[in-house]
Amino acid sequence: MTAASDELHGAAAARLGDREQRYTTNRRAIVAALAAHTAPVTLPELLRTKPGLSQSSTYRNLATLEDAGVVRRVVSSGEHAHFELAEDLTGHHHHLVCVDCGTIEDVTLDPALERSLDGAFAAAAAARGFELGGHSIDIEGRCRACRG
Amino acid sequence: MTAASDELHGAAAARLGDREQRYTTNRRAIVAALAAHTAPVTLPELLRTKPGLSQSSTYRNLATLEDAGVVRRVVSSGEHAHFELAEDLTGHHHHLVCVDCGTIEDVTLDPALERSLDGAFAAAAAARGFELGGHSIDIEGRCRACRG
DNA sequence: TTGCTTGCAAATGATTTGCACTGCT
DNA sequence: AGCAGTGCAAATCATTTGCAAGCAA
Repeated sequence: MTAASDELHGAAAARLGDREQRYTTNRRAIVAALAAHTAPVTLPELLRTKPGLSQSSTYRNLATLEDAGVVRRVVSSGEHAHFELAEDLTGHHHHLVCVDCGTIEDVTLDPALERSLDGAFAAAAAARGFELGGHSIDIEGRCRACRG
Repeated sequence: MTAASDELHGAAAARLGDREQRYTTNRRAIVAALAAHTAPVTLPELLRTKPGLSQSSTYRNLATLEDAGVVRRVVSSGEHAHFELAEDLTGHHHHLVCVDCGTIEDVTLDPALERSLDGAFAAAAAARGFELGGHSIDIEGRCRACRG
């Protein structure tokens, strides 16, 4: 196990601990599987990656981890939800989504551009009485495989 | 009926006609209801707005209209999908989403900023072998009502 | 007549939950 | 002992689909 993964598991354990919840073997396996991917993962993919996990408990653990701020649920147009580690554990990024097959890849934008966006978003939110939170960008396209 | 709405219904009829489908009363009612809102609408809201529409037919009509490029399905974290008119009928915009109640409002960004984004997205897509399509941005926050 | 539409009822399928059991602490 | 976590099976619920009847070209 690398230092980076020590840090990740430590953070996950701490966030669960704050809520009187345990960092069990199954939860650790889920976090490890999410960390091993560079893109959001569906539940079936997760179960395939870590055989032995039960479907219902994995759904429950993902919900628990989401509540604790370790995992983020990514909604997509496909049939399954996708899951990834929370942004503050992996860094701010966005998604490149294939409109044909639903594949998702992570993308990072130039920090200067992100700053411009934050400014524009703050203005838009303020104008409507919203308290600004984060933002997420989906870039839509067709992946190499689907372009044929 | 205004000139703008004539144009809208004409475009909808044309796109359905291209696919050998009819612009029926029900479909016209759906399009009119979507046009009457400035934000994406859920199916229950649609049925409330236009009593008499049946649930299954409305789902089917929304799918038909989506295929024809008249309607766009907006996925959200809530329990219902949201629907809005296709972008080329209403203009390019993004969404301000309340993380507590799921309310969505439309937002437009400065055209210069959109151009910067397009450039960055084109580069990101090209680097990964994607053919670039559109993009959608969700600005997350808490609406006035949920801030209490 | 031909075939798109419609509405009802029934099916589908991802996600959630009830419950009894296991295992930390 | 006490309570969080687990897995199985059953329930939930938005959305989809089969089917028979209605309607437009």
